[in-house]
Amino acid sequence: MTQKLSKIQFLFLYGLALGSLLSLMAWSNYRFMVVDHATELYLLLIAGVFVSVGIWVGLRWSAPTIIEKTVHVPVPMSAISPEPNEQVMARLGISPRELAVLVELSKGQSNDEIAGQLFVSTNTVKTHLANLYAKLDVKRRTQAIEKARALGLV
Amino acid sequence: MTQKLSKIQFLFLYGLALGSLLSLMAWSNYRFMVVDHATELYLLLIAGVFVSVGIWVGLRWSAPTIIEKTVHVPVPMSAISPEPNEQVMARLGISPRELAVLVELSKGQSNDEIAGQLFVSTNTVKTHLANLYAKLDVKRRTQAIEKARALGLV
DNA sequence: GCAAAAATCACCCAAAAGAATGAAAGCCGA
DNA sequence: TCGGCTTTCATTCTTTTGGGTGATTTTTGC
Repeated sequence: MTQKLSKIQFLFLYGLALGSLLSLMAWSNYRFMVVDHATELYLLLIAGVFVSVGIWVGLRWSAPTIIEKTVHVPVPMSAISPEPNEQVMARLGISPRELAVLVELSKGQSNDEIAGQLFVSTNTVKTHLANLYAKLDVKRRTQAIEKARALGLV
Repeated sequence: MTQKLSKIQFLFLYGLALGSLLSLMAWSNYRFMVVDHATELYLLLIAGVFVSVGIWVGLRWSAPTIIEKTVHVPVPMSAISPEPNEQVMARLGISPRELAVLVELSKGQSNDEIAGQLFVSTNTVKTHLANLYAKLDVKRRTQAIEKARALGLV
């Protein structure tokens, strides 16, 4: 994906393109008086576009459905983190979004996959990661995973 | 979801409305060759319905985010008896040298650092890693770390 | 309402990691 | 001793990560 368009530009072009394209389509039909089943196909296409947009919007701007699942894990007594998650986050200044990235990260996801999961661009993921590396005082993603585990963050 | 619309959200809906309005106007003109505002509004409504359906479908079919609430049950070390290391190694065909690389890997070491630790070249490390990825059935080093942990290899 | 923090995105460049292939040396059991 | 396995290393090429910088947008807390 070429990442040259800003969000505003994208939105403007989106509205413009959708409108003009479909207008052109209808105009050409009017011009040549084509009367056939193409109309139904157009309607189907339009419906498809709207449904797709709806799906995207729904996923993008809705809070995810959360299913809580309690897992009992036997661990050696020595390995129990003495500090609650939120305390660690506060102490290190890790934001919720950064934590989300960290969680996906420690699942072994690539930057692109994390971006897809969280509905942000790859660049944003990289920014979050860079900030995380600084806050966790590490240099690589693998070290970040290690540290996050050690701190009980994931 | 009764939050106040943010600027971006507003702009997006603006683009959506503009595009659909234009296209539907063109469409209705083609279809009926008349100017009929009631029809346009009606069609706009249909577009809205399609978008809503899309949103519904998106939310309905999206995989729910599963939050695992981990409860650590403290137990003495002796009570934990996973599959012995060597058994897992034999089952997956992991050689001793590969395991050594895997161990260093999960400490967050880079290829160069692992090479230094094990007194081999970086190329050798990369070969071991490639073999490990195949045997562990993963694609990235981060996933390899995950898998190794899950298997109790490290 | 406004300032601060958080979140988002872009672009460039450099470094690291990974994929594919070929190859050589040593060990070990049949 | 022969074939298979392990270990070692190289080369080329592509993809992924990471560093640094600057900017806008969005949320949040007072």
